[in-house]
Formats: sequence, C-alpha cells, structure tokens
Amino acid sequence: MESPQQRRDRRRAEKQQAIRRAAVRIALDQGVEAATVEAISAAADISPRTFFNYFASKEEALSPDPPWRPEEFVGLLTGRPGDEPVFESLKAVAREFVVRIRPAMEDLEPFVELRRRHPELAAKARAVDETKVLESLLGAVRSRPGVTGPMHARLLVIATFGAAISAVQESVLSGEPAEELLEEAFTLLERGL
Amino acid sequence: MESPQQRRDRRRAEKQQAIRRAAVRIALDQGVEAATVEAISAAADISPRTFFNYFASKEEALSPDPPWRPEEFVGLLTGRPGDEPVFESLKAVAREFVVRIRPAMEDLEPFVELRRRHPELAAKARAVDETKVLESLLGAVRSRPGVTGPMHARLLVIATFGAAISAVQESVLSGEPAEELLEEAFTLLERGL
DNA sequence: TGCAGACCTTGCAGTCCGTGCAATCGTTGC
DNA sequence: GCAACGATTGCACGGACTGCAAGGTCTGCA
Repeated sequence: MESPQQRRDRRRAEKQQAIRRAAVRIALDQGVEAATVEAISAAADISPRTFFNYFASKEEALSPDPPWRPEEFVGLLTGRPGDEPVFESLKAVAREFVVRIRPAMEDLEPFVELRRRHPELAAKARAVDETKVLESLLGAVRSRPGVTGPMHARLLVIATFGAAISAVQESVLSGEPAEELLEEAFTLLERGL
Repeated sequence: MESPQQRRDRRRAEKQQAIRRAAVRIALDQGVEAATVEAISAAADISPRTFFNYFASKEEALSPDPPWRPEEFVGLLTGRPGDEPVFESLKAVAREFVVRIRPAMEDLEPFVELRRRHPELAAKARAVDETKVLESLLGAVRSRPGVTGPMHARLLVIATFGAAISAVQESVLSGEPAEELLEEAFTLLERGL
C-alpha cells in the first residue's frame, strides 16, 4: 500500500510536472515573454502565489528536472576506491551522469528546443550548479595520487565533465547513443587531442 | 587633441567604473542583498534611473568588464590560416584569451572575492556568453580538416576553452603566470590525460 | 461521525528589478 | 546666442518573488 506521505509526494510531483508542461507549452507557442507567471498559473489552473510553492523561480519551471543533486554527484567520486586511477574514477562518474539522464532523454526534447531559441533561460540555475559541481570535484581530485599538479587536476575534471555534457548534447542532435559517444570521447582524451 | 566624442566616451567609461566600484564596495562590505540599485545609485551619486543607462542589469555592475566580445573571439579562430592544424589554431585563440585578460588581472581581485562568496552572481551573463562562444567555436571547428568527428570537435573546443579558463583561475589563486599554466595544459592535452 | 493536527492553497501587501516616455539640463558647433 | 545632440532624471508601469495570515482539505484517531 501507498502511505499518505508517498501519496502526497506523488501528487505533488505530478502537479509540478503539469505546471512545467503548461509553462513550456506557452513559451514554445507564444514565446518566452508571453510565459509570465500569471499566464502559466492560469494555464495550470492555480494561483500565481501557488506557482512559487512548486518552483523557486520561473526559470526552474522552464528547465528540466535535474536528475542529480550536486552533493550526490560528488559523493559518487569520493565513494570510489582510493587506489583507483583518478581518470578511471572520473570516467565512472561521467558514465553514471549519462546513465541518469538517459531515461529523461525523450522528455528533454521540448526543453532542448526551448533552450535553442532562448539560451539565456537555463543560464542562471545551471551555471550555479555547474560551478558548484566542478569545484567540488576539483577538491576531491586534487588529493588523489597520480595527479601531477593543479592544472592536471583542473583539466581532468573539466575534460571528463565536458565529455559527459558533450556526449549528451551530441546524442540529442544525432540520435547516437550517448554511452558510445562518451567512450569515444574518453579514448580521444587518453590518446591526446 | 581629444575630440568631443572621445571626451564623452572617456567620461562615460570613468563614470561606469565609478559606479561599478561603488557597487562592489557595498556588496563586499554589507553583503549582496544590501547592494540594491537604489543603494548603489545613492553611493555613486546618481539617480536609480541613470544606473540603467550604464548597466543593463545589476549583475553587470557586479561583474568585471569582459575583455572581449563573443563575436571577435570567434573571428580570431576563423581568421587563422585554413591549412593550420585545428589544435594549433585553438591554442592561438586560447593564448589570446589569456593575454587579453592579463591587464585586468589586478582589478579582478575584488570580483573574484565577490564571486567566491556569491557564486550565483556572474552566472547569468557569463553562461549566456559562454554557451554562445562555445557554439560558435564549435561551428567553426567542425568544418576544419583533421577533425575526425563531432565528438572530436566538441572535445577540442571544450578542452582548449577549459584550459584557458583554468589557467586564469589557477593563476589568480597561485600567482603563477597564466601563460605558463596554459602551455602546461596544452602539453597535457596533447599527450593525453 | 466528529474532531485535532498536518498540509495546501490563496489573497494581500510589499520589495525590488527593469523599461518606455517625456521633460530638463548641459555641452558642442556654428 | 542659438540649434542640435547627448546625458540625467522623474514618473508610471509591468513583472518576479516573499512573508504572513486566513481559510480549505485531507488523514488518523477516538
């Protein structure tokens, strides 16, 4: 049986998705400037005040649900065996990143289109998360054996993270599986550009 | 002699810098939430309306003047000889990036501190520019000979761009010259991580 | 059935960012 | 001294977002 708490959580998630769909629909049909909180709320049949019970900002409603929180992402790295080569650990994290995103891949389409038209949309929320993740990963990588210096650490992080993002983006464009693209990227990074 | 137009431009630039300093000072002394447009304007002795004649957004006043515009940045790449190996072209662009930032390096300090405390600040403006630059570079790189596929192009761009950013960041932290750090990064990328 | 507590929704009032418009003021060139 | 141009400002407005308090709805329990 479903507990009342689970029930509440589920309904909340459903409602959030409904609001999000309404928001994206308006933004795609009539342009972002038409997607005011008021308009979105009306379309989702809630009051404007309630909108902010579901999203901290308008942009959040126009962005896909992130499949991971920054903290757990870093936990993935620190949870790896300490004697594993750094690059292998990072590869594992990047693979997990891609795997997590995959189920949402199809629902991602409208958001990709929306972001294509309005690059400034995701900018804020994403940039904050990204820098947070990158810095945390960097902190974890520095202390690993086999890292020859600060620049080595930075490149390792930015390259694997970049490879993961690139694989997902390219996969959305070309339809090729992101996992294969990611492995291709790893090979390039290992052999040198 | 200075033409009246030059004079106007210079005074405008000076005033903009003055406003910016006032903004950063308030944000560092009293926290960002205290740095309202009204407070900044009062400190800079202008009306709030005038503030927006100098900056398109409050965040812009709390961010350093970008030393390059996205377009010219891409022009640097397309202006390179077509038979030059891609990686060499990208390296040249990255070097130019670092060189351009260097003169502003000292003035950068308060902004670095400010961003350390409030990562969300630069997020918006920067992320927009960044994705714009990355996509343009990507478009220019794809068509170059020697690029073995879409993932190769993506990695080339993100790695060299990431190397440039990393070099600047690390230079601010450690004091080592960004140019040397950049070359170190190139070597790592060429040899493989 | 009815009541108490938890959670949800909403309206209201208020702050802040950002913009278009039009009046005013100062500077420049003639 | 006057006409043209740019800079500064006030005013009025739209839109995002928040805290608070009043109601409404659901759930468990007697």
